[in-house]
Amino acid sequence: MPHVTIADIAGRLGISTAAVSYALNGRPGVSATTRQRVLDLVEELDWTPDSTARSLRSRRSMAVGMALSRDAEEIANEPFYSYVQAGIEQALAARGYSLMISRPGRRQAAELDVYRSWARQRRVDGVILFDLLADDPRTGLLEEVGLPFVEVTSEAAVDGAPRVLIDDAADAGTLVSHLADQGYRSIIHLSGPGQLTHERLRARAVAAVASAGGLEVVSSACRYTMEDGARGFLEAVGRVPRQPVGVVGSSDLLALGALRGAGLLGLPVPDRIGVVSWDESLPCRISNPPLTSLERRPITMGRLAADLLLDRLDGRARSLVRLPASGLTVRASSNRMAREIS
Amino acid sequence: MPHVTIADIAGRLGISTAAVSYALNGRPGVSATTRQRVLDLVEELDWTPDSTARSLRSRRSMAVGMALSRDAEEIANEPFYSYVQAGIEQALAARGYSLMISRPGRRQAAELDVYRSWARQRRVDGVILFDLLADDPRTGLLEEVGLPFVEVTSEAAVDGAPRVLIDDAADAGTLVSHLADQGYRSIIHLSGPGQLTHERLRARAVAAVASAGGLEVVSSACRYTMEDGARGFLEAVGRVPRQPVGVVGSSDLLALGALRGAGLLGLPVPDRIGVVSWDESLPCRISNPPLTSLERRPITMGRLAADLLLDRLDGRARSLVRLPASGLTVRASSNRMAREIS
DNA sequence: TTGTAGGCGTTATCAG
DNA sequence: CTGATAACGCCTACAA
Repeated sequence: MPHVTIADIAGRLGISTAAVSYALNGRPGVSATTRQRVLDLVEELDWTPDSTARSLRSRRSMAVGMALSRDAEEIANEPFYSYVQAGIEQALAARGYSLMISRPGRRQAAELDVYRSWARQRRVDGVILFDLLADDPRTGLLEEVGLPFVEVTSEAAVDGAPRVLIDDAADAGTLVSHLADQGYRSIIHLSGPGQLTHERLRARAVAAVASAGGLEVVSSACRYTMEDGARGFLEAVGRVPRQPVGVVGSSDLLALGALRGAGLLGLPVPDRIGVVSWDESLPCRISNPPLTSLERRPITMGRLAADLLLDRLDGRARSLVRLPASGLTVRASSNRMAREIS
Repeated sequence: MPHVTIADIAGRLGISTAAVSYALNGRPGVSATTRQRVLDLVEELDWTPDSTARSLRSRRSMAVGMALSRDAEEIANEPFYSYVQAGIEQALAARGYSLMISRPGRRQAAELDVYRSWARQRRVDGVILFDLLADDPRTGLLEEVGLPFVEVTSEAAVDGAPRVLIDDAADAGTLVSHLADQGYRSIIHLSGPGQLTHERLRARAVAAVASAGGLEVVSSACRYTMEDGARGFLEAVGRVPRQPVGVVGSSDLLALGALRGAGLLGLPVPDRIGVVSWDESLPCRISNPPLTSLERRPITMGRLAADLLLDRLDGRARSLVRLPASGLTVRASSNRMAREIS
């Protein structure tokens, strides 16, 4: 008996497949005793609905897609995406959905092709978008091909797709205030690529908070690599007027780059240069000195995004879910006052 | 026109759906001109086969599953799995398959449930297994439920499932010889959990190579955490007779733990203690001192495993694919002779 | 309360 | 060489 079907069950019980289906789906139209007999036999034969048949019928694949469009190196070095994946999968599994992962690589067009193909083949019921760009071509495409999606973003658009809202402005405040408290008198912000909406927002927020606190700010847009972080730091450090200088790295790699840059110049950390990272990671914990980092909640982000998407697929529309602001783990890289670190 | 089907195409062309299907699948039974008309219209209407319908008919989901059963923390800190995923996805995409990821967490039973559910729902056509255990319950279950699988392992079984064979013995030789060349006179092997077949094999291989070279060996089985690596090192270092001591960490975290342990004891690295890591990672590159690491090819591993599985699904049986031995990146943590590092 | 009869979109069988 | 037609397994009007 390779695969049990409802026809088998109906046959054994001498009833119709419709009765079996009603019984299984808890619908009226079948007597309590029949229902129980069906359920018992299902249990005994260990029947599970065939997802392909069910999908064909219901027009639902019961799968959600996520395309990772950075290159393998970058994804592997950022625990962020791995945690997000864990959160998504956790939420999906709880509701019977599966997670489909694609890695189209850097090319924008390749990622769009993935969505097109998913939509036309009906392979996924919806997708989750990260790292939104200004005038992101993905949202338009997804609407065009009719693939529902949610965004994880720090841009609170009034209308548009449902979104998990990251409070990057509050996080910017946390980071800059900490640096100010530690006595740093200028701020360097090593931000990521400027096409990313959250990087623009972060840059604006860092600048706003810093100048509100009387600190001068120099910004430098970098690619997310340690090398570029070091380069950005070396460039920026010549342009800041007052030391000690606090550096905000928009990713752990950028913060590590700043650390390296400070080392090259022989500038002591945290005395003259303080460094904080927007992301937590193992490298942050083991670097020398260890890096003060934001505790974002990537697993929660993934979970919220997946739940939001599934709610939307179920017709329960929620347009926005707010992720609480991140905490801060203070480590030696910015602990200029040498307070005890608990 | 929400979704184009072959019925639409047949209707427009005034032919049967069978003719369309033949034309599309390149089968005989349709004239060249009809075929061309079909192909043209398919192009024009931008038709793609509906994967759910095709799956129902063909009994193939065109998806491959991978269950990550370590906990989120561990997966996120190991770039290894991320690279493997990239390799798998790359190979699958090239052949029209999708990758389904599940994260059942640590519990063995949960992972088995995932496979059971995948098999009964026909959600995936096969799965890829990593981190095999002695008497691994997964292989038996998968055979029982009829889900094809391939293993990525260093155990070269004569029969059994198709496998990608990792040459852990050769890699052990590379690591230990390097340490011997650098003048280390005893070896500590911080190995991973002993249920893992590859860890057993590594332990045997390290011991064999070391004693062949006249080096004494002390082994300590650890969980894959930095803390446990440090603990294992501290325990073992008291039991080795001769310094300088070379430490082989079976993962980057264990090697980092050894580094920390050496730091706690004030033992200079690489002078008295040399450390090498079985895995490459960003933490290895930025640790202090940077860690000598094996360059395994996780992307290639994933690619080979996926291709092997797909070949098996296509009936093209290959039982074994060998992954070439890894190279070694020498860094300061074991560079006792202070040769220039290029 | 139950059974019959489609249909979801594709592909394979089997007549013409 | 072509074209109905019947599955694949499930669900749901509708009829009995």
